[in-house]
Amino acid sequence: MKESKAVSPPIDSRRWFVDELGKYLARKNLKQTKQRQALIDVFLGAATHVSAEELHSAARGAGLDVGLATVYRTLNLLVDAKIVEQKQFSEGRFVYEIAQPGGHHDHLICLDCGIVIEFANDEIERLQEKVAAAHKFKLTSHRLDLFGHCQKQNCERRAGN
Amino acid sequence: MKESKAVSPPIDSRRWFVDELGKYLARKNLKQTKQRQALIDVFLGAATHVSAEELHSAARGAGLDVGLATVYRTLNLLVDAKIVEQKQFSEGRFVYEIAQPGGHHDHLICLDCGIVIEFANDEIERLQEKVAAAHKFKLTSHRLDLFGHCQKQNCERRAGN
DNA sequence: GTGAATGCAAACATTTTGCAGGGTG
DNA sequence: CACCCTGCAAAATGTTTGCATTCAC
Repeated sequence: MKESKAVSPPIDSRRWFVDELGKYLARKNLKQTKQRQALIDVFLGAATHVSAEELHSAARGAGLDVGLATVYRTLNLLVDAKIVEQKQFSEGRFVYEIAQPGGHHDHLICLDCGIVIEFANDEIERLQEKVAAAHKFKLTSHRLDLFGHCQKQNCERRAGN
Repeated sequence: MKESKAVSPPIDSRRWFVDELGKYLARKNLKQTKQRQALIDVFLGAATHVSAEELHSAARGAGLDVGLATVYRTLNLLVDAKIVEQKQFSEGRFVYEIAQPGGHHDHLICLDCGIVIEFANDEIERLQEKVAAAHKFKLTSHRLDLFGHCQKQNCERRAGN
């Protein structure tokens, strides 16, 4: 149910996603199964950030009889394959998002309604590299989450988040 | 066991900590108990980032017979009082750090040895505000964690992390 | 047919909560 | 002496794992 914007939406990333997964499965001698295919379809059709539980009920709702364990196993597989990223905005549970072929982005999260806006800022990234270099670190990844309150009129209404 | 540096260490923050806690307890009509006092002493003497479990065994090791539930309750109280901050570097468990009276800082984490270096960068903070403003967000907090590999010779040895 | 994948339930790890008894202001 | 705090054990939560069965290649 959550919206997301400000970074190019994954319109043509479906092909990329399926290709990468195929390559990964082949490389690891793993198999293409009905459940994996279906979960991927559900995932691609779902919101930008989904939890395992949400993916599970979405799949069930779509008529697929899949176990929660399989959802977790599939998500972990996709993370291993580096085509999905595991995030944690609200404490206590992971959400997953489809990795963007090229770019990295960070998140701006509304504490009231839970909306997650993605953004990218090269200048910040550059400064991060500078900080890392100053401490003799080789940077491999980072996480930048900004928390605050959005100014939407319909905000705060969604108390569920 | 983890080291930490690059931001002024909490040398004189003990007074501040105790004062703030006293004020908070008074304001909320809460009580000063042996366990709270002792836990605070252990915390102040411990590493910069401790988990509830670590604090618990440290307390036990120091001869205090305290329950894990009380450790959690006390930590949550300190977080509510805003004199301790809850963080999450490695997934699955929280670590707690004593809030710095004045300043905020971010973290640089070595994926091999687990060392956490604290740093502050005003320029990055400023850019974050700019990003938030561009999306009409009122920023309340943020989280910036840089992950990478430190270049210490004794790194990677500590496989426990 | 071999090995991988699935579903279920049980196991796990971390944090929270209910309750009876003890302590603080 | 009212109310908070504690310890313990049980519950709650989110994720992983063991096992027997089914399925893909």
